[in-house]
Amino acid sequence: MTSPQKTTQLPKNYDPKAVEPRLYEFWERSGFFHEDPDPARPPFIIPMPPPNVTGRAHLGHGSTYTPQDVLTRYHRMLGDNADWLPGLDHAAIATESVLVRELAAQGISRDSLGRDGFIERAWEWSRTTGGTIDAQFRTLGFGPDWQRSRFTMDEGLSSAVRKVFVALYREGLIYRGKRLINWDPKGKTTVSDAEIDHIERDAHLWHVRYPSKDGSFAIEIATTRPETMLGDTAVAVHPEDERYAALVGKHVVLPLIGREIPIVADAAVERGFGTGAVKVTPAHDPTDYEIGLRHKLPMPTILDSDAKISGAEIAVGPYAGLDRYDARQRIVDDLRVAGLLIKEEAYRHSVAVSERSGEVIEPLLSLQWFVTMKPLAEPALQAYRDGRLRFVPERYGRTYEQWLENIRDWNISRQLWWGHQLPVWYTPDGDVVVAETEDEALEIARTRYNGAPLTRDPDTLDTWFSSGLWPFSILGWPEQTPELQCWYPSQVLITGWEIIFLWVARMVMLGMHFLGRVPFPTVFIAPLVFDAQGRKMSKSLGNAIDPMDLVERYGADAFRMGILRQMRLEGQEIRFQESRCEEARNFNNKIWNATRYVLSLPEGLPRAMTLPKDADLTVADKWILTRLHETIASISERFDAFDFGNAADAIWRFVWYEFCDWYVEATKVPQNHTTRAAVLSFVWNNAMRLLHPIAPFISEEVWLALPHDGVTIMTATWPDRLEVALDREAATLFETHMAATEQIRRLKQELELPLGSKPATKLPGDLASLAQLTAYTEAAAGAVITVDPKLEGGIAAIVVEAPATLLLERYRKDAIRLRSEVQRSESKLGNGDFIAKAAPNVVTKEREKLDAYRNELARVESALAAMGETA
RNA sequence: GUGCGUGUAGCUCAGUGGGAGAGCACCACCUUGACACGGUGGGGGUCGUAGGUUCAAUCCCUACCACGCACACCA
Repeated sequence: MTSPQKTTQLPKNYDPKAVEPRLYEFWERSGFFHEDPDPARPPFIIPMPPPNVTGRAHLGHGSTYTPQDVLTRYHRMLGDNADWLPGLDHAAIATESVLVRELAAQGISRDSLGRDGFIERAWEWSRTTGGTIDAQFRTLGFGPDWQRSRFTMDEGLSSAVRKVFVALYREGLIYRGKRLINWDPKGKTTVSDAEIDHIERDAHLWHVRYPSKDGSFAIEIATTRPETMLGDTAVAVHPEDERYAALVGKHVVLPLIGREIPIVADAAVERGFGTGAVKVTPAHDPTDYEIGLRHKLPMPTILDSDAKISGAEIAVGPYAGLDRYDARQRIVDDLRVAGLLIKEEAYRHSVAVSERSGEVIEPLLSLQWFVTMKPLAEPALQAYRDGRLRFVPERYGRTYEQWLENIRDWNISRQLWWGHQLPVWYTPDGDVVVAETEDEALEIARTRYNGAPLTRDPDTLDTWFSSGLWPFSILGWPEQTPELQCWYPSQVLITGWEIIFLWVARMVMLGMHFLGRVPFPTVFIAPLVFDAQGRKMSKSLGNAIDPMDLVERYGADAFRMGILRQMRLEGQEIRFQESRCEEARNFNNKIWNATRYVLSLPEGLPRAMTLPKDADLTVADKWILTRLHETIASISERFDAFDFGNAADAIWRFVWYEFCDWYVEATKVPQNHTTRAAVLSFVWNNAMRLLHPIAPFISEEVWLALPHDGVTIMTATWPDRLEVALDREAATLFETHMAATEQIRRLKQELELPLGSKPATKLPGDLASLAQLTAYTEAAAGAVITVDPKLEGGIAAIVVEAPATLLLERYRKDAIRLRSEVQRSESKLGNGDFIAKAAPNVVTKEREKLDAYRNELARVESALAAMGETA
């Protein structure tokens, strides 16, 4: 143990850089983060949302991962079988697009490398950059069980992916079909509905005339996408629209192309919008696709994978090969020349954009793989409705419910190379073979298709397919491992609301389908982090803050504390203020210096952490112990309720405003010397344990320097409030004295009384002796202060004897304030309805308040009268 | 369009059916046995607007305004 002599030499300022890396290394080397399944203890498992393998820490990790670390540390101290299971996600699209860009910078194209070469590069890249975020997490003090870290592309998880795919296929829940999908022309791949943003953009609405062949009539349509008219196969109007009723069933000629198309009636058309008539391009618009299905219309595709006009399926005139936007301009021009463009108006509407690439999504009819979602969604909905799955805050549950109720089939095939290749093979005749391994596929081909040669489907699976298995695949499923038996389901999942659909809902559906139980009973949705103006942090805006910079400036503890104190239970966002980290650094410095004080007591600290007998404790001792008791209860409750902001505030208040500002000061007066060493070290040791989940480093450093049991605070027991005596009566007495002291100090400064440190000699009974126990017994020279401790709520009446001129103004102000309070209170108590209808204790309290005000007013008025003032 | 959230001190945000709060910023004072990354005190708000319920509303209800978010097939 560190001796007081040595610790007095501690530097005045706490330096996290000298502490944090050393302690983290100690913890990891000692295996404190590691845990094995133990059925004898309650499990507390959090599956970490796997960050992208090539990702870097950002502030969002602060709000979503710090709580996971906090809860894991808290539950470990509670003695639970606590483990935080980390890992990395291969992040198919994100990784592949970044790698393609990097390669391009070196003059290498994806295709020139070939599939195997590209994948080899991707692996190499993952291995070299994949450690970055893990190292950053260590810097932040995050302590997951690194030995159990998994990667979505590692062999175990990949085989789980294949198993799930094959199982769902054989159950008929995975199918291949030609459907309208979302095509990202930049990323050259499909994306799922959940990966699309709708963004408002300025555009145009063009009115175009579609004439009949014989010129006897024409119909005018409105469109934002004239280029898709090349693929029109109908014009639709509302069935009850009288303007067009006579035209339904007739044909018009597609301008510029000359193809005849029918006019159909469909309820999807809004009569009030545009002209009430709409062109129908089934292969390139979701609504039109539905109309096309209902009317059995042809569905020619006119755009290729580059979003260029293609005449492969139908004649597209001179526009073949043009980019979609060039074609739009050309067609508008040509329509104008042909006299068929009636009107062009400015129009603002929302456009579907790929979340990842920002490219405008092109709806395309394409042969892809899908998961039938309805049968999977039903149990996931049921689990939410009957309470087996709950969200904190609750409102996110309704979001989840709404999405599952309207769920559509999930397009899972991607035209990427980096990912899990579909376990699907085709025979030359187009027969489909689905198998977990190539050997199995060949075996099927041999027995069922006469040994036909097989070609593997080149597509890979949506990243979220493998992450959807995360809560059980990381535990070794499908093997019945001890981990799976003890740790599934886990206890809580913590993430941001932006991936409730992409990830959370899918984990619930797949977990329930394959293991029969929800993967976690509780989902805590942490707030997202924005800048102080509420804008999203981004590189392009230049407002992004790198958490590593904050750690560099303030330390990891300060970063964690700074961000947690900005979290509110119902909040959906944090407007991040760096000043909060600075405050937290100051807080740590406060802790450091309080520790220097404790360690430098001349009498030294007791070797063991024991308290003096109750009878020997002073009022100040009883007060701080009572507050410790209450703070333990408060922090525990708040951690249990995911209320990290208030938990952090509670320890903050206790440490700074109660322990440092009042108790430490109280220990400086001689009357407190006999018990102070024991109480200071006991309370400070407990405070460090309460702080540890939030600020792991400084709490460990201080705890190790104090009397303690064990080798690390990480496995110390969570403070038990029942071991700390609660004496509310003594505490309230001390708090009354605190309030009185504050009033005395206020008077001293307001009245500009000369400073004096003479003890107040005329304090009545209890308070006189109590005042001896604090360092704040300062009475101003020449002033006599009396305090009435009997008043409710710590309100103390104070009479100061001082030069009359100084007092006069003060008393006048007091009299004004008190008269208004008395008046307010009297009118309230004079109201018969108030007496009759208000709760009795409220009335009693009001009477007591009135008495107190009257007494104080009487005192002030008699003082004024004595000075010759009349009321 | 539908749903959700938010509007309280200059800033960021707590909070409560019965006397408006914190931190930062600001002002003044203070080196007092740990801490100036400190201590003490102070100024500052018609609790978005308008109604309603209630003995009593910043808090509950309704409408409106402003901002944010999610969902949605108005081309």
